[in-house]
Parts: sequence; C-alpha cells; structure tokens
Amino acid sequence: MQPTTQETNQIDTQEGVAIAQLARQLKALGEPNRLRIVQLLREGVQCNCELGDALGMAPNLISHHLRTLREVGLVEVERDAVDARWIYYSLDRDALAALLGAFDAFFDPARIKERHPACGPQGSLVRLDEIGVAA
Amino acid sequence: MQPTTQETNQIDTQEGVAIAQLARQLKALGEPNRLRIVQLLREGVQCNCELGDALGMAPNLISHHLRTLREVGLVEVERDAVDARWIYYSLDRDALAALLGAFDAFFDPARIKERHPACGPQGSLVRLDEIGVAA
DNA sequence: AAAATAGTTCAATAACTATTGATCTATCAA
DNA sequence: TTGATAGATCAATAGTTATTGAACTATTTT
Repeated sequence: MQPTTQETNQIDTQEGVAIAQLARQLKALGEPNRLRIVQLLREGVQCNCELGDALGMAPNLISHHLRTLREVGLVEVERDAVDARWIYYSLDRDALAALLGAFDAFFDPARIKERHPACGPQGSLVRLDEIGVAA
Repeated sequence: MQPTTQETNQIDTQEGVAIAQLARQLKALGEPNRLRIVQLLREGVQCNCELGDALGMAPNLISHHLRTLREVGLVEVERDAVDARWIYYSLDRDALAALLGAFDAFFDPARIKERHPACGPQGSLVRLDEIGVAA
C-alpha cells in the first residue's frame, strides 16, 4: 500500500516523496549566493542589509534569495520587537538537521552497492554468477 | 595571504572555493530526475538503457543528466571490455565521500551560532552586551 | 557490406530563474 | 504630517536548462 506513482520499476517508491523534498532543498542550496547567505546566517548575521553589505548585493536580490530559502523551509523570519522595520532571518535548526540526516542517509557510501550490471555482456556474466556459477 | 576575492567582509575567504564547488555539486543534485539516477546508480544499475527504462525517460535525456553528473565529478564512465557499445556509469565513491564531508561540515548544526544581530535595535543591545555591559 | 545496437550530440523550444531598476508597504523619527 | 528607514514586491530582461526529436558515431552482428 505504497503512495503510487507511475514508473515503479526498480526504485522503492517509499523514498519518492523524500527524494522530491531533498531535490527541492538541494536545488535551493545549489546556488553560490544562497550558499553564502546560509554561511552568513550560520555565523549569526541576520538582517537583509548586512547580508547585502557582506555579499555586495542589492537588498531586493537578498530578499529574493531569502525567499527561496524560506520556501524550502531552511530559513525562518522574525520581526524585531522594538523596531518592527527590522526583519531577522535565521537558519531553521530542525530543518537543517533533518536535511543533514536525509542527505547522509541518501549518500551514505555504505549504501553504494558494488558493480551490478543488469544489461550488456558483463550483465549476463554477473547474472550467471548470481545463479551460483563460479567466476 | 588568502586567495583574494572582492567582498571580503564577514566571510572567511578560505571557504570561497569550497563553496563554489559545493554549490556546483548541489545544483547538479538538486534535480529530481538526477537524484533518482543517483539512487539507481547507488543500487548498481549502470547502463543508459536500464536507467531510461526505470525512469521512463528517453536515452538522450538520460545521457544529458548523466553528463551533468559527470561534469561535477560525481559519476564515472567506463566502456564494456567485451562489447564496447555498452557504457557503464557508476558513482565516484571518493567524490561522494568528499561531498558528504563538505556538506556535513558546512551544515553542521554545532556550527550554527546563536542569534547575533549586528544591526537593528536588538543589534545595539547585543553590542553593549559584548562590550561588557550586563543585560 | 548492410543492418542492428547503444548511446551521444545537435538544434529547437519551453520553462525557469538570477539580476536589475522601479515602485510599494510598513514603521519609526522629527 | 513629512521624511527617512528597512525591506518586500512588481515588471522586465538575460541567461540557463530540462525536454523533445532528429541526426550522428561507434561497434557489433548477419
């Protein structure tokens, strides 16, 4: 009773949704300026203006990138309690931890199976091997 | 004596090159179909045809995505020794391990500093705090 | 030599996105 | 109320890229 998609052939569909989410977040992070923004947020920088100063980018562009980071759930927003004009951005620790976990699980070297061609001449050889024939 | 870039302000420039490389690889991985290809490669699937079958994609499109994965160094290519028409793709274990290390280092939750606004009203408060004034 | 096989490369298109400049909102200060 | 401040949103543009279809290369088979 899995969440049905179309092409369920070799892949365990279980991971389907997780893959979509992982792709979304990696896509958001796969942009140098956004990665630098994350780096700055990691260091405690929080307002649009200072991010812009540090990166030499216009505030509206910073705003744009922060938005995409927000949309994938990696960044949180907060208004200043004293002066509501200021908006503070910060990394969502939980989301980041979850991403780290998903990434580590997905790319765990231990999960990489040895060569296992299922087609081509070497594929047939391996298949013989699997049946129980010695190499 | 760091590799000089323009806007060296808040960021340690040391990480600059690493960030560019990390962004390149994350960008390559930030696409659902490519992520699924990686997933299949991880399971040992290796030829264009079977990847295409599993994902319901045309061979030329598989070729395209494999190329971008190759270009960021995550995937290796090898021709069949018996029948040179077959080309086997596989994950570059070392590159993947390196990426995993870089990713974990970059997003290590322990590296995320506490709120530290340097601008805005709360920023001044914190600055006072740093000078030695009690909250 | 001719046909089939496995896959790549090329050209075109449609969708997306980073960047820029201008405008707009909300809030605080004078 | 007027002006300044912090930032978001809008519109336009340029560059990028996923996808498709056709043509091409290399290799093996008949």
